[in-house]
Amino acid sequence: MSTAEETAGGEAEPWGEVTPDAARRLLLAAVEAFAERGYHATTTRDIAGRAGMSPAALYIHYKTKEELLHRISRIGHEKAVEILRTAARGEGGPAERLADAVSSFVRWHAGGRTTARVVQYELDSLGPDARAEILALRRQVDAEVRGIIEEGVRSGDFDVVDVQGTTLAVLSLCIDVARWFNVDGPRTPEQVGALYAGLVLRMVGAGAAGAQR
Amino acid sequence: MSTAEETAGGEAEPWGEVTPDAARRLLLAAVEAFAERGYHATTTRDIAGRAGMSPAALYIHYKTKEELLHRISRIGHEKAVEILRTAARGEGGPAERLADAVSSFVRWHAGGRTTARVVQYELDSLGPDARAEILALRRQVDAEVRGIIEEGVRSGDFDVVDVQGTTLAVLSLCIDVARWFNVDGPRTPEQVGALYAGLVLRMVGAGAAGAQR
DNA sequence: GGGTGCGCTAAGCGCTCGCTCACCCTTGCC
DNA sequence: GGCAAGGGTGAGCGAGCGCTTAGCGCACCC
Repeated sequence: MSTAEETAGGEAEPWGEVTPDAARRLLLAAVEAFAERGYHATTTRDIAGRAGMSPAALYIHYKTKEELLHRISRIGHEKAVEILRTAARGEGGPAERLADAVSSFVRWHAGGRTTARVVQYELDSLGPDARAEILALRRQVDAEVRGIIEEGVRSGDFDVVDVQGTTLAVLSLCIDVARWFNVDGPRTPEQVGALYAGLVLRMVGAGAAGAQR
Repeated sequence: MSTAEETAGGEAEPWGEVTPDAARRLLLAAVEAFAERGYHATTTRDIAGRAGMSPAALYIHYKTKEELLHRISRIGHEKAVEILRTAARGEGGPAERLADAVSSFVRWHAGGRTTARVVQYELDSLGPDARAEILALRRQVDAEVRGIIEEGVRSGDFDVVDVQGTTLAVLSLCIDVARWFNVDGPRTPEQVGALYAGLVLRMVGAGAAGAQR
């Protein structure tokens, strides 16, 4: 594992950059509420209440409820790109870097499940402009993973016929963790990350390196 | 491929069993609307409008908007269990049956994407009683796939350490197809089914049988 | 051919939504 | 102390929500 270790684990949220304090508390409350009930089922009164404020306070810091979702989605996607980019540019061969990328990406989806849920499943609730901006970030996510797989195929480490399809499947596997992962369940984010890294190495035909531990 | 072929492909919806005709039209309209915008963002006026009826007509056939979602979810989950059960009890060894199960399950999620989206992503919008009923069906889904993998491990066809975790990953991979599959995209449901069947065989260590075509 | 019941509609009830507005504290500068 | 500025509140607006009700048209039956 490389430097992605620190940036991906746990819930050391990236919300520190959001100021002022009241705006950050509102954003955090919105993340929780959106993750629990979904964007459309969440009321502005609920968000303000979780942040310990009156409903009107929300509109001092954000123009609309949608702006909250947009901000959350952009920060989350930027974090996702950063995690994968760090792993992709790490040391070691394609197999090590792919395993690193998958395990840190999975740890982020499992550990920061509330954030990841909003990021991955509420895209359709955004308006056209905001959605287009987020989709550009998603293409970066795809490109990082595809890059590692292409390199592995070129070097002979991987045996993959449909590179784009396999990239899609690998990302899909990681993303869906946000749907089913349960914090009170039997697995830690680290365990799921290790399991998935092994499974993905097998998917790309990385041979013995992909054996499950 | 076995008999699961016919039952899984295309959009030969199972809604034929819903009567009378007006109730079926309303259910179909609800599936479309829920899949497009989500349960909470869909209004009863929208559903009735798509079915060519006035808003009040909905309440002649269904007690509440939630009953519509409940009915859709139950019918969809029963179909999912049926697809996997048919594949699991088919002919051939564990590898053939697992490939069959994955490819038909994926084809159902891709081809019937509107239905599958509602079934897989709107579970949290149900009330406690309805959710409990649906969760029981999900345990059956899990059990069918786990059964095939366990058998493959016993017979030596598969090499899997964490059977439950791998089962979860396989199902997760299939289910997430409903999130990203695009009818206007470059792949047909059959192509995705075949690709995924190969990837899954690799995940369970089924050796040469899992090579991609 | 008049009565009956069913599928459906027009109108609207009570409620909650996203959001606004007039006003109030606290802080800091002169 | 006077006062501007900005973060915050209580009350409430217009709109749209899920759902109800009174009544209408029409196929069917004796």
